Amino acid sequence: MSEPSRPRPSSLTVDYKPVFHELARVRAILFDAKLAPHGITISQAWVLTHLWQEDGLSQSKIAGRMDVATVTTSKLIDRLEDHGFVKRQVDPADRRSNLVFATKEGRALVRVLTKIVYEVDEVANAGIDPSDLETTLGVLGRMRENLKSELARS
Amino acid sequence: MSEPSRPRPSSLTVDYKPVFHELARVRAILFDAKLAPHGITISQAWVLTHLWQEDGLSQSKIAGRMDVATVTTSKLIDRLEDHGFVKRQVDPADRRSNLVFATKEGRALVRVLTKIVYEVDEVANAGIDPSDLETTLGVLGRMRENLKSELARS
DNA sequence: TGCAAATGATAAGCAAGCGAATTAAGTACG
DNA sequence: CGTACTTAATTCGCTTGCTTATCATTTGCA
Repeated sequence: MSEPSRPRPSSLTVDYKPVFHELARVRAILFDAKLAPHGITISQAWVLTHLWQEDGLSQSKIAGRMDVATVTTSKLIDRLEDHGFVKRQVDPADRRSNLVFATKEGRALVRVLTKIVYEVDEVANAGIDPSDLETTLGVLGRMRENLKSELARS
Repeated sequence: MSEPSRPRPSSLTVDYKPVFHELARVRAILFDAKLAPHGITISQAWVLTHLWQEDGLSQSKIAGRMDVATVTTSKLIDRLEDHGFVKRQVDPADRRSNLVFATKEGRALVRVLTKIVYEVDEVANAGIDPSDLETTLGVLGRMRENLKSELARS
């Protein structure tokens, strides 16, 4: 059990450390360092990208697109609003709901984010064969779907 | 710039969502659900695996192996100790330092964790070609090293 | 119509990260 | 020897995530 003759590849195969977790953490640290001068964090920035795709989304629609609990977006939007990157507006058609609009400053940050994503990826992808990279991104997408279906099942 | 004729593969290639981040989050949710009956979280459990490899590590050595800040391990060990999975003991050779030892209960949990890692991986890896999986794990390891060197540089 | 159930947002409280500041203990050097 | 620096751990305060509970509104159905 501890030394199978031919171990299935698993997330432990790398070096008995949580690669997925560590990778996400290291990426977040780098992103936040690069975004700090702009007064925003990476999670807040992702909210802006959704508004860039479709402005005036409700908070719960944003939560749905980010696959995060509505309470999480609530606080993200608080901070974005504090810094003037978005504005809440009560939905006239449903007064429980807030529509969220990116301000001009908020929209400008999306361009910054895109640039930073490429910067970070450039560092991360150094020395990696492009076709292996493509394979990897496909695999990661599939894993995410596999795990999300499992969660939905319970 | 926004529509290059042949975009470099990047973390945005998947679907303009933070795959690395989402994958880590979804995995953590599944792990924590499976570990909850044992009274432990996935981050706490990783501490135990390091003690399993070498018992009696100091808190800062644990932090070093986990690549997290010492303050993080401090709190993880608080909770592990509260639940009786580890014991702190002042280092007789350096009274600033705490040596951390896994209890019998703590050691037992490492076996549980290993089983759960395989369970989660089985879900995550469904329908993925084994050789693609191997490629992916190699790529992720390389990315992690690339990013960690970048962080060390600053 | 009227009341129950569902939905959108928030509040409170917890875990896991971080950085900065603090305290205690070791180390090194003039 | 003593002062200055380093190191180990903790405390404080922050962000992001979660769950659970609450409040207001809307919807659905008898």
